[in-house]
Amino acid sequence: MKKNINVDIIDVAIKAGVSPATVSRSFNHPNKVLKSTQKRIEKAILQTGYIRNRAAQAIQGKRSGTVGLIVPTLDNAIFSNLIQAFSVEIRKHGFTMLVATNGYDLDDEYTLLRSLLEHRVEGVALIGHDHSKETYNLLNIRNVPVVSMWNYKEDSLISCVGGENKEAGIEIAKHISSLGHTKIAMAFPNVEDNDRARDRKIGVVEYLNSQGITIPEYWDIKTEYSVSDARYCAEELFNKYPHPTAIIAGNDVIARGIIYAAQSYGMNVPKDISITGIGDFSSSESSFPSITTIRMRPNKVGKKAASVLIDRINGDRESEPTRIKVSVEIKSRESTTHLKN
Amino acid sequence: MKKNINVDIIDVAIKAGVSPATVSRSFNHPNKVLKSTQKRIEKAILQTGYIRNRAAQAIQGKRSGTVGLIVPTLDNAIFSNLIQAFSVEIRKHGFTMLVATNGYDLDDEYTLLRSLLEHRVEGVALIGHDHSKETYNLLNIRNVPVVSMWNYKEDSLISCVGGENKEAGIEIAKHISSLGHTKIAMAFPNVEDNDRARDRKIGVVEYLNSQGITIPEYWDIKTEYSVSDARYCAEELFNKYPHPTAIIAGNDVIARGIIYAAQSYGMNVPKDISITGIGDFSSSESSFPSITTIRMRPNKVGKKAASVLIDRINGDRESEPTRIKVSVEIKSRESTTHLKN
DNA sequence: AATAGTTATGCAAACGTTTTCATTTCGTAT
DNA sequence: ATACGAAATGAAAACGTTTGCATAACTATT
Repeated sequence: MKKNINVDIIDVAIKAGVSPATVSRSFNHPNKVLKSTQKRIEKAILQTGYIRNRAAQAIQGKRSGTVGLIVPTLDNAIFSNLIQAFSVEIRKHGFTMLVATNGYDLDDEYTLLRSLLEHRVEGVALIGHDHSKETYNLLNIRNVPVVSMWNYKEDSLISCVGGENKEAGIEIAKHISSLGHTKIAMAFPNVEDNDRARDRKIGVVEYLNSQGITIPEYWDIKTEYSVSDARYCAEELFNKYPHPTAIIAGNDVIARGIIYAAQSYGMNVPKDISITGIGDFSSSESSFPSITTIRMRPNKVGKKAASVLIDRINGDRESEPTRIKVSVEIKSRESTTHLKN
Repeated sequence: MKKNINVDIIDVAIKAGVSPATVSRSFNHPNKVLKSTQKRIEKAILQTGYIRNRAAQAIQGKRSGTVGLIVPTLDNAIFSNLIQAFSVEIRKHGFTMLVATNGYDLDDEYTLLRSLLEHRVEGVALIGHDHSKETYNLLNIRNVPVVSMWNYKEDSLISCVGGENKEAGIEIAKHISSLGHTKIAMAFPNVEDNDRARDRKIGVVEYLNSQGITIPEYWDIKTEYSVSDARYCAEELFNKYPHPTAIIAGNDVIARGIIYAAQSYGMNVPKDISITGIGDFSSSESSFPSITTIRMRPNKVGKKAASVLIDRINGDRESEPTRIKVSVEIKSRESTTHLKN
């Protein structure tokens, strides 16, 4: 009796003694069908093992019940909280999530977007604001409900929800500066294709400059986004150049790498050197020493972004982009302390 | 000119001066249509901005071009490498991935599976072997191509790809034992609903027993899956009970928490105490001290699982489950050393 | 009891493809 | 030149729903 694969709405209708239209209505407009009829239909569904066919529903041009998510990579702690929160919220509204990863390749992102649209997703979520012209164009032409997650941008082309990375940079610089540090190094990943890192770095530099602090070239570390490379790069600095009293890292992963470098170099963090991250991963709080960082509230961002997207799907798609700024907050922990004199 | 939303295959056909059937064939059986005709069709697609409708394709009952993935949670480093590898591989074969998270709730998993089937996914990937009766039943009745990722099980009901967790437990116990340790503690998460942790623990205990080593109750730590709780639990142990010379943790996250506890307690790892993990997260290698652990090869598992699933989708679904054991390997690093006498 | 207004249901025409079968076109061997 | 098989294309019938319109069954009003 393996052959219930092909039961359709008609079989259910017959079993329940109603027309297919009524069965359909009992799914999509339950209030339009008599309670007693619904009961009979439900019973028939159970008996036949019917599973409705969303493809046949989607073909009507209305609802597909899916939204798409394009993300650079999944195996990155930065995005996982965000995605999880987004996923949970989107599901509460009955959507299923189509996920695609583009490995930071913007051309690939465009291809993926097309692929998602082939599946007639009702909306799309992206990360950040660096997208290709073709991507923006396609979104615009087809008038796709869309939201960009992660960072706020006041003049974004599409709706967005996120913290302001420049603000994050300013806040962390303010913190370090207020602790009396002036000999400050930075460690950031490549900022070319990465507007998040870029804005953070700008915030740090601008604030420090406003305080009369400049960062020499040899204290401006460029590192990969990985604990190991950050560790390596920091060791290079410790070996070759004068030591700063504080290092501002572009994110918590890099900060952790630098802390390991300092520790294996025999320094005490924070007594000998203060080190900060940005982003607040779950592990940053309980590590030793715990990392002073900026919380970007990924859960809040993911959840809010889901709401914005769903509003766009259900409501007016023509209006101005919705832009929601989620405030950042400093988390002062063990990895920083006052400059000793 | 925002209205190319409704261009369909017929519009393209007209533009290209062929029948819709030919356009369809140029997508699905390109070898059955003349090169020159294909060119004209491609041109027409570009001109009209056509994006094919997979829902309409899926309704034929053949291909939907999607596979489903149900995972306990996305914001967990354990799964992210695996999922990423799976995602990349699945995409190479032209599939898009529908992802759903069940938060370790097996009833919810069943609901999600139904939802994925509504979308007519061609196959499904799950994590581990703990699934509800209803889930297994539904998979069986509808004859859904399915693969379980993460851990190998020789008598699994469905195809699976993964390492053997018991073997992992044995290997790590062997390593610690070979270093001369006999005063050994364990720290595992709750093993009730978690077959991975359960098997690892069994492996550890059995091997140690075979060496004449038993672990007293107060050295059998039960901890949450989090750095912070592991740290807390380890500190409890250090405070209240005699100190072991080695601690075997159920995974790298817990190991890290214990290392922090030892460090903040003033102990040197590994001189005063050896600590091991299982699972090898990317951060375990570059942390300080780096963690001795067992590699479960998530990338290999994810990739292999994708292949197995695709084979099942394309091939015979009736045959015995495919079961692939991915070997585990010990990664001896800084967090363990010989027992000093 | 007759009428108007509601509400629940059924009928049948979409929705945008794919695919079988039939037809046309082409190349090649006679 | 003719006939034959192969290759390319077209016509039309599915695929499983949803929904506008029509109808039937109630309720409430007089």
